[in-house]
Parts: sequence; C-alpha cells; structure tokens
Amino acid sequence: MPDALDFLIGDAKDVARQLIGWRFYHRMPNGELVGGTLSETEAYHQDDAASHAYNGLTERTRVMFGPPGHLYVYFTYGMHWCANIVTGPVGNAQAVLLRALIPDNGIVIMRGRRPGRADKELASGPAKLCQALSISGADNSKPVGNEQTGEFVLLPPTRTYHVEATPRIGITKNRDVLWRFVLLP
DNA sequence: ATGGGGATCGTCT
DNA sequence: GACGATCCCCATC
Repeated sequence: MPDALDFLIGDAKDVARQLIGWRFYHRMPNGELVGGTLSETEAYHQDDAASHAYNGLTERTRVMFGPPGHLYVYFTYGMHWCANIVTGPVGNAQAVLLRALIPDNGIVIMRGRRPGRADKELASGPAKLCQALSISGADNSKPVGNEQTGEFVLLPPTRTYHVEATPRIGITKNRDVLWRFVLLP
C-alpha cells in the first residue's frame, strides 16, 4: 500500500468520513481513468450486526479479514455488485462501502455502461457505481493504489468538503449508528 | 414527487 | 429454504 494511503489502516468509520472528497477511478485497458469524487460512503465493522463479517470468516468475507487497501466486492439481490475498500488493521474485518460518486472523468464511458440515465444518476448508488465503473466479482481482492499505473486509483481531495453523518441505508440491524457519510453541496 | 413491488441468485442456516 | 449493504418501472397523487 502506498504511503499516501496509510490512513486506510484506520477505523472504518473514520476512514469512511475521510474518503468523502477523494477521487476513485477504475482504469480502462487503454489507460483512461473512469470515475470521480466519492460523495457517499458507509462503514461496516466486524462487531456490527449489519456487516457481512459479523458471523466470522467465510469464503465470501475472506477479503474483509485481509490487509486494508483492497477491494471487497460482493453480489446482492441476485443481480447487483457492490464495492468496498477494506480498512483497519489486519485481522480486524472492517470495510467502507462505496455508495456514490460524482463523475469527473470518463463520463462518456459511463453513459455507455448506463444507457438512458441522466449524468447525475450514473453512479448515485452502490450498484450503479459498480455498473458505471465496470466493477464485478472479478475485481474482488484487487489492491487500490495511487500510482499512475494501477488498475484502481485513489487520489486525494483537491479541497476541503463538508460531510454529514446519517444512518446507513437498506439494513435492518444496527440502524441507529451514524456510519453513513454524505458530501454536502 | 412519491411509493409499492418485481427481478433474481449467491450465501448462510 | 429464506433473505438480502439494490435498482428500476409503473401507478398514483
């Protein structure tokens, strides 16, 4: 993991807040970066009934128990992929779900992958984000870097942002904690 | 603008 | 065998 991404070793709810405003990209085979500014994240902990890691290590959650800075990609509702960045110290299964981003590069590619959608809807949900960036199970466990060459790229914010904390979306357990973070306009 | 329901299958009990 | 860390369409207001 590059030094600039050392903060991913931190606690998931701290990292989830920090990640708002960072720019996340999936590189095309031709080198083009497709993605934008992260605008919505959620933190998931090992001791968190809403987390896939709550019931311990399974084949699906193996990556969450591994080193930070890697993608945990899962399949849900029989048709959707969702992507997390693993955080926290090794062995302490934590991850940050990437729920939305504001496209700022490769927008034409994203429109092609999500035909008929308005630009603001290209990556405005966790499964939409994976569609727009072409992330699937084949990308599970891949590392996130900040190099010019990596397949998944995380670049620091270009300015400071205001962030709001809210309850997480779509869960039935542990609904009271404010572990969803949203970029304020 | 808002709300209800269907699609669809891997994962875990 | 039940249930999702969801999205989209369609009905109704």
